[in-house]
Amino acid sequence: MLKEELKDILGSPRNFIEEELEKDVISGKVTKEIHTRFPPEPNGYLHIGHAKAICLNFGIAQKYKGKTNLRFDDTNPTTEDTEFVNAIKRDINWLGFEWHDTEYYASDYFGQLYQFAIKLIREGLAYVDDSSPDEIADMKGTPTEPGTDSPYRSRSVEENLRLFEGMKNGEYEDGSRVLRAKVDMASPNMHMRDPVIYRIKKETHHRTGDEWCIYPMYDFAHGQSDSIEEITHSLCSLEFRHHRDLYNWLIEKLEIFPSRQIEFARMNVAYMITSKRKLLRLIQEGKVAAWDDPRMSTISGMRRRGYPPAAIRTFCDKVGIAKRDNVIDMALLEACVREEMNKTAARLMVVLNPIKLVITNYPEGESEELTVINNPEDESMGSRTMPFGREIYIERDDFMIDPPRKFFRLGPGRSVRLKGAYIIHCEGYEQDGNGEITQINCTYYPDSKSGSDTSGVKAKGTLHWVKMDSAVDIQVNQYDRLFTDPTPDAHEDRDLMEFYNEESLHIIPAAKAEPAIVDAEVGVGVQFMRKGYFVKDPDSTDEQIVFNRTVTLKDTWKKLQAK
RNA sequence: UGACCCAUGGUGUAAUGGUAACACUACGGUUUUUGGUACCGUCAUUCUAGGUUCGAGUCCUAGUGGGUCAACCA
Repeated sequence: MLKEELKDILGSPRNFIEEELEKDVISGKVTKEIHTRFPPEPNGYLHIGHAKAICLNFGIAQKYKGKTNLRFDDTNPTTEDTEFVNAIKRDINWLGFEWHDTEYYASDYFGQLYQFAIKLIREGLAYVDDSSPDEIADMKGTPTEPGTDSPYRSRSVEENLRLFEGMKNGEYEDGSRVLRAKVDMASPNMHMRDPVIYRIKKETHHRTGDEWCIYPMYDFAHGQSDSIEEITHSLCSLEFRHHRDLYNWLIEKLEIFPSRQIEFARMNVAYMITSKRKLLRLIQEGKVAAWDDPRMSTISGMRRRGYPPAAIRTFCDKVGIAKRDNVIDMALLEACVREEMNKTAARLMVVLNPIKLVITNYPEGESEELTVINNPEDESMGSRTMPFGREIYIERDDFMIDPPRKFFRLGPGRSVRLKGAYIIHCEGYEQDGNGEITQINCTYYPDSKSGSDTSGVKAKGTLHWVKMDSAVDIQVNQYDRLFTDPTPDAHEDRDLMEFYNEESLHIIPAAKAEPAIVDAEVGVGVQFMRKGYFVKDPDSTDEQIVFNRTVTLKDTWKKLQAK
């Protein structure tokens, strides 16, 4: 049935997970529709690594016409909170995915999980252990030495049943007893040495309140939730490889739906960190403003930075899926962002570091409205008008007193095109006592107007500009990588913060923007011509417009200069 | 000094026993009213050593290197 439905898809280019999945379909091992899940723990914000897992799980389900559940793995009331549930849901939706049905919670299965535990006890496959955490750890042995049996390992089924019920009824203190699966204390796999599957925690859960005072451990919740939801393929990162033996053991002993766990290598991106604890440290030590600081690797941070969701999806797709350690070049992420924004971002002119330019032969007091195209890559985005007049701002970097041959911009005696306006010729400049250039003087060719140029004058360079008296002052936040080292948390002998990039944020208090800037919307990326892609920050007000730099444009001149 | 996983250009991923492909980066070049975009070109004897085979990046063995595992976290 399923095989028939998928016959057009099977055999198309695929990663190793899709390959395994297709084998399962073709062999008849999986007969229902493909069902994946994304299982975040609601104890923090989602980051770029989660984005990859989301794209993988939802992407595979889409490809094979299946479904993806969103399931909150909320089995530890100590750290979890509804605040995170809402943030996670918003981030997934923003990335462009919709989960099947309503969202699920592992905590919805506490009753069923309890019954699973009873079944295990009844079959002599689980026991209540009164040992202390330290004692249990000692008896585990080491990876090279087998463990030893707990003195409580041979308790009778009846006693175990009674004690476990007592645990549930709150008769014992936190940490005084646990329920352990009886597997194999000599297994080379540490996770099979009678893992703890239930512990006592007299704490209020974000959803079940005080209904329970025992909570299942990951190994007795995750896989079982997969089975309950009939997840066909449970995709997780490599470090869960050792849990798979237990995952399968429990499916067999509990006789539940045989979900299949497949592990892949988690993604590392150069100059980014994804550890929740370390991300939190950045906030606590004041290195960044919050979880959604545009420098953060969080999804909310990337949103505020202006990364389009489509670019993040493309990125995750291009990174691929495999099992080896990897460090992805940030340039790939930025290439995806530029590719997307080049197609979609409206162009605006903003002078970041302004210098006054006077067009001496342009009549004083006069002005005109010039029509400028919004996006050369997309005609349907139309055009706008820009005021032009005698006094304008240009970029300080676009003028040199004694420019080299290859400098295609302005200098004494040189000509350039003002984008969408006229060609101007530099006649001179003025300096103050410190040698600082205060003004550039030019003449313009009235017959060189953009679109109807009959001047015959050639200009190699084109500059962006803004008319002085109609310029809008905006704050521009220029962001750079957060760290100076590609793997800042991989140095055993060095602290992460030693690699903090002190220049990761540079604020320009008053850049000069063309009037159309006031129409920009939060979350809709624009291109500041010749400068980069930017997005309006949600903290903007009518009095103070703030833009965040998403990514610069590629700059081959800068490269040339460096040589 | 155990078990398990991994090893292909600078980076990431492909090649499913038949002579290394794609993307990003870098470097050259063409086009350009964004030094952007687009387009063209250049950059690898697949960790090492044996073996199987007419043929090995792919299969086998050993070695080397890297990673994971001993939370009442997930």
